[in-house]
Amino acid sequence: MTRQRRVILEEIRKLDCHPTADEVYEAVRKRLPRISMSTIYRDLEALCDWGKIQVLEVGCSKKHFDADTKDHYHVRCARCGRVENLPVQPFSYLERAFRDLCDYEVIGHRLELLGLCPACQKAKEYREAAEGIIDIDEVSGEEV
Amino acid sequence: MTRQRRVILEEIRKLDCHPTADEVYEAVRKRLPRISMSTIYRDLEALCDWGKIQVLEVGCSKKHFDADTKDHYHVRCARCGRVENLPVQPFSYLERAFRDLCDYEVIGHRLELLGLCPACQKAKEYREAAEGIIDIDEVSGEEV
DNA sequence: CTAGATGCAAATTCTTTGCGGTCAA
DNA sequence: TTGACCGCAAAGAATTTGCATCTAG
Repeated sequence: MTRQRRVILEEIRKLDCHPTADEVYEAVRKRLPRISMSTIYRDLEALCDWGKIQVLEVGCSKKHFDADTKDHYHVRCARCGRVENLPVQPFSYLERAFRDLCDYEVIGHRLELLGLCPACQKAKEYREAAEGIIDIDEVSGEEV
Repeated sequence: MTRQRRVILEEIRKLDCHPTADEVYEAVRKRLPRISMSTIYRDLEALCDWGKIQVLEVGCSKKHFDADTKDHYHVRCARCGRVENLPVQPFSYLERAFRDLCDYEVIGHRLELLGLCPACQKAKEYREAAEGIIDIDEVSGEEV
């Protein structure tokens, strides 16, 4: 456990928002200004191997990292990409239910809710209100 | 609907295995040898926009494409990455269940089973048998 | 002292974009 | 005829790798 790995782990725990590799980089860089992106990636992988963190492959673009290694579900905001935990135990019956419905040997499952976080709900309400009086193209700058 | 789009759609339907962009490319190239990767990507996007196909963001690396646009679940092989359909209607109660458990406005969910496809189950059995007589490193050339 | 970790730069992989030429309505 | 589409090449974004150097044990 080197200095950079310790700092990386601490920052992921502190951020608690399921950061991506570059969000970790930005946070760690404040404490270790000379750290490089490759160290971030290599250490994130090492921390995964040691079971200190886990990777979330939400959506398909960037990987998110989670200091909570217990099995749990997530909600993802469809607009800003924010990821948060859902406070329930995973439903193991889902795996049992599918065991007889396919010829795969089922070894796990992943459930992800998709939604709008509170901030983006507000933004949406604002946009809908604005569309009533302004031309839509004027305000629909953001993508979903 | 141009020639290349028609061929792309036909090949995705024919493949029926949730191909990735480059698998589509390889298949289409047999019929349209001069087609380019950018056309593949652009036409895949257009076909999505028109609701002719849908994208699956399984795991986190490549996108897979599916000619079946009805909402449905998938199993993914943890070893070879193969993706197949699961023959059930999505469980809408999952979204209702989580509505009160988080402050997100829930707009959808994604459930993905993880397992070993029949071919990889066989490979695994073979490997386990082999490990009894050969040094593990000799046979564990494949990655999960 | 030495194996393993780091920083830097360059390479990979997947996907997107700019642009001049082409095709179908 | 003309706007949408195509192929090619180059650009981007995320991640990985090669290598010389450094550092913790």
